[in-house]
Amino acid sequence: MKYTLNQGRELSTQIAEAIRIEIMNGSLLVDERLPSEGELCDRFQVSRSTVREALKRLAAQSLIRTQRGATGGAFVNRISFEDAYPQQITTSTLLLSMNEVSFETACEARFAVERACVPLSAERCQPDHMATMRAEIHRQEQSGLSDESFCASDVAFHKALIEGAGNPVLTYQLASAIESMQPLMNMITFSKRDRATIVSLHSKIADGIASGNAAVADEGLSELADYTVTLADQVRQQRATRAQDAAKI
Amino acid sequence: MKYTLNQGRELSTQIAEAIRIEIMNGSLLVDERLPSEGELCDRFQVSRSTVREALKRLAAQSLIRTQRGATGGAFVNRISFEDAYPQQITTSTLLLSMNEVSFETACEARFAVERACVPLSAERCQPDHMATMRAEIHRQEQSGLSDESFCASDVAFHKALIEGAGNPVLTYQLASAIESMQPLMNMITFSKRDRATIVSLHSKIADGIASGNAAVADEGLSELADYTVTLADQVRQQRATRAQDAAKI
DNA sequence: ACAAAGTTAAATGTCTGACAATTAGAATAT
DNA sequence: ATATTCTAATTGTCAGACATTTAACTTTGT
Repeated sequence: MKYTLNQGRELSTQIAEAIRIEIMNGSLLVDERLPSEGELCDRFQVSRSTVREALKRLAAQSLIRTQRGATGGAFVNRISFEDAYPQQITTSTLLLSMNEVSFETACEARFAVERACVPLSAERCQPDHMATMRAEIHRQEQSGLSDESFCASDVAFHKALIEGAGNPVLTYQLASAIESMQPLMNMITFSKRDRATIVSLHSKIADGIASGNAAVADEGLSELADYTVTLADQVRQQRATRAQDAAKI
Repeated sequence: MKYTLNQGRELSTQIAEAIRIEIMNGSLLVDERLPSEGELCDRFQVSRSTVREALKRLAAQSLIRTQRGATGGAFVNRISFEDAYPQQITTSTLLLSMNEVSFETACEARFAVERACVPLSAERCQPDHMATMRAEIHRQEQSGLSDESFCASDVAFHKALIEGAGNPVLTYQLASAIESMQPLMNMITFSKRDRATIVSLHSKIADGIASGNAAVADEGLSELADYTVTLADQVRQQRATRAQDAAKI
């Protein structure tokens, strides 16, 4: 195989891309060893630093892993959800915090997908997930809970709900969506009344799932979606008012 | 700020992680310039190669971009969907092709989310997306179409459907799911009857969306989901039979 | 013969120093 | 004023060295 690199982009980018394609199209199989850094230098006619920068790019995407020692080298990595999660969360969080996506848009997507999980959860939900949901609801009823702990418990509740669907792809996509929204949710101050409303909706959802009644759970989740948007709206209005006041002074 | 790096993991990994955290927690803002490579060497007490490998890791995740020249450097990148798409597709494709996820699981997740899009599409779908769906249906009716072209048109149809929901997050997640399934879909040989069934379901979906009747569209999509699983099953059985035959000889 | 210890070789990880290429801005010439 | 040239800062690339890790091989002791 011969390789000709352009002059435009960085060499390490082009080399990483060439190797990525070999992995994608099956020229390099899972756990197969890539040529050593020295061999890659010869193949692409570049220095070792350049090759290494290319390999680090691939490692950052979990496409390869490296191992030191005599039989070491770079190996095609069997990418797992454990590898993919953190990256997905990083990406989602930044898409949200850098205002590429509005909270409303994220909310709509998140609850649309979560509602899609409900029928599956109602059908399959295991006792341990059900127990987690009940336990988190119980926590949320405690009065001494800080807003942040309340939010964390909220996340735990919804994670258990979607895990009940028993589909790792849905869990992977939704869990990252929910986690990436947490920083924004943490800015909400929950009144006693807010919490009561949320807890009652959580109960409604849990009851629906437990009894295999997807329609009830869906209704609860739908109401919760609306309520979340309302709360977020309040925060935004408060902030706008505060900004105006500050401008006056 | 002082930095103490452990001995366990690679230095470039730790440096990349430290900078990633600074970006995530807001210490480094969008478009802000990172210290130059030389300054990072001083700060972390490592060589330039190590700093560069760390920066390449971050660049591979679109967290930073670099610019050469007098006022150049590494800048915090405002991550966009255009940046995130390809990475998501790479990850999804490999999760699927490396058997970390079964086709059934991927299918279930994909159609669950797609069905979640239907009510939104029925409400908001714009004429251009509608036109795309109609055009792709028309293409799929042509008899001379290769299986691969038929699949490509299928992808285009569904992409238009989900874009009709007008939610970029849903588009981002679903489009990557659909594209990552394409290699497997391409292995299916569609009979004339298969195509007719699919086209009629596509029409049903399009009609439902066009008339704002989400229930009809959802029914069509649901039937399509079942049919897709059936076809995939057939392929798997054929392959199993062929493997048995090969073993006999 | 077998097991423990030491040796070796291959590979990645890190460091140093140099030069090339690019780019904005300052200095200069017209 | 405008165009050109120069300069300095910064990233991109290269070459070579040494450090570290690891598995396999070799030696040695029993």
